[in-house]
Amino acid sequence: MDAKNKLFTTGEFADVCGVKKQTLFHYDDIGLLKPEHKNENGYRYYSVQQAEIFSVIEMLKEIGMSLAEIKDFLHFKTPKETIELLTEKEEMMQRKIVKMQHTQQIIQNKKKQIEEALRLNFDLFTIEKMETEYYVLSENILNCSDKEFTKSIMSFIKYTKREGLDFGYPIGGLIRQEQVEAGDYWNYSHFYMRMDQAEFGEPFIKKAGKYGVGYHKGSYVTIHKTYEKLKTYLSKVGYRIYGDSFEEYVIDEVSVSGIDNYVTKIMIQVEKK
Amino acid sequence: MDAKNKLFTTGEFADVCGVKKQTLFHYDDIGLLKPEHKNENGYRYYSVQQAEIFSVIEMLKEIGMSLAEIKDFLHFKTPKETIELLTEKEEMMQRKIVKMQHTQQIIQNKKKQIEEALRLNFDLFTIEKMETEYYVLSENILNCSDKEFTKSIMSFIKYTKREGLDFGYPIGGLIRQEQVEAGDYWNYSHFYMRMDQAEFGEPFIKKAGKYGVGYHKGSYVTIHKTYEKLKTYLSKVGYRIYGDSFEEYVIDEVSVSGIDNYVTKIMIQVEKK
DNA sequence: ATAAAGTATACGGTTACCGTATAGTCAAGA
DNA sequence: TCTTGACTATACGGTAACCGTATACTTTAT
Repeated sequence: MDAKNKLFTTGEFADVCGVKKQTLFHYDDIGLLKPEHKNENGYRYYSVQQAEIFSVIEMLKEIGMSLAEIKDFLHFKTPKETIELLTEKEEMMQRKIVKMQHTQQIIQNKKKQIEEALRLNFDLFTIEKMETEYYVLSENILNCSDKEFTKSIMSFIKYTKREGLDFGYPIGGLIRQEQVEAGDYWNYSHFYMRMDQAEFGEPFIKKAGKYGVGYHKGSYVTIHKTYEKLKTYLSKVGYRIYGDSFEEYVIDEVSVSGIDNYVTKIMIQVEKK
Repeated sequence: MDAKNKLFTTGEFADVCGVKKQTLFHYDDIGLLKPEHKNENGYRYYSVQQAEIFSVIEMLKEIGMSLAEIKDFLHFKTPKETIELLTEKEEMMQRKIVKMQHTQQIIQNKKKQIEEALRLNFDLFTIEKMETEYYVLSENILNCSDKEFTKSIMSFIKYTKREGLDFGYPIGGLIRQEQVEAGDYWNYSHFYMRMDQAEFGEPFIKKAGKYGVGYHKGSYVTIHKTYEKLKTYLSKVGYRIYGDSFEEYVIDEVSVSGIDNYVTKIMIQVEKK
């Protein structure tokens, strides 16, 4: 298909390719795609085949190559090299697709969280039946120093990102039953992050069962008050603490602005007295 | 999880987020992500929650929002708006994923084409049994003028792109049996593009059967010689033309450079005399 | 022949950063 | 307490892949 050597003007070619003329000027300037012919007045004329070359350029761009790389590739290629490059890029795209699907998952989880938060009454304490949940845990940080604390949370965040374990759930804090009972509410034993399935190694399991649930509004420094109120509530309705406490933000900077609007959800496993 | 209001320095925070400090400076400059605290010497300190905000920013970036848009979004949001935006972006990502999968398909086809070209002997004429293939056809361009020709090929290319029918196959040219028999080798009746399945509307079907296959090397202006040789070959082996001619580039600018290396494949359906 | 439509060059601007230079600051050990 | 090395800040310039606009020239259609 040479098609009578029919040539397109810059405007026509830009239209066919779905880009601005500027883009073609640019590609000409950098030597990526020079028109098949240039007349004595500098007018550019492109061939049908060049439209196919343009598609290839677009494709290579889409898979993340710079124009310079594409230029090199189009100039110094053997069929073998071409196949190698295409194979490599095909794999790259697969990884990119998987990453995007992961991001979709995260978006869905964020949406669920926000929707849940909208339905809640933050002023109520309740006893709730909860399903089993799976968590990734950080290293032990009980009684650790500020410096260790910082190091731990850093490596925990990096770890979850590296291993693709971040599904858009907030970082949670686990407080041991002993600490809660002793009123030592700022002494976390682990950070945790929820996973969608038990798809990873040996997840920590938050057991199904009854949980006392309360919400703390505003800054963290006054959380002890909410804990005390929750304890009072639990005795009143005839329950006692029967496990560790799980804390996580349900509303944070992502959904609202200002620390006074933060809401921390507290969940403690309980049993009937 | 307020985590004792523990704060990260710029370097630590950059490490956690997996970016350069420069990026954080930039985000501070444009007001996208200001550190939770700045001391009297201008030192920046970031909180754990801001790491989560950073993830959200990264995500929104990945789905194609500019930093300015992200900033607006993070500042003027209600939960409802957030959900709407996330829903919209989720759909956008889905479309992007589909497009990337389409591109993967194209890459695979290009690879197949190149591999096939490597196996071929371009100097041989052959009779080959071919399977049914499905094509999209352009409008009729028999006996059309240069201007009409240009218009047709433009709208055909745009059409295939718009409808997602471009699977990385070259544009082909269909020449009617009458033209071939009359030696009118430059008078195409249609452009065509191969499709992988008969997945679209009413595809044109290239029938399964025996085809005389030849390759023309170099510029199109001498293709009549190859046609004549092919005709001679056909009579010699006892076949006669029994259908239209299909022409397409098997090697073009994408795989090699220089018009002299172009190879056009000619396929004409034949029958035993 | 003339006007409308198209084309070319040039220059500046944009986004989301990266690099480097220079200068100030912090934190740990001697 | 002082010093040293690691870290931090600002500033300025540069990059890629274009987009917009101004000005001047060509082509083509009537």
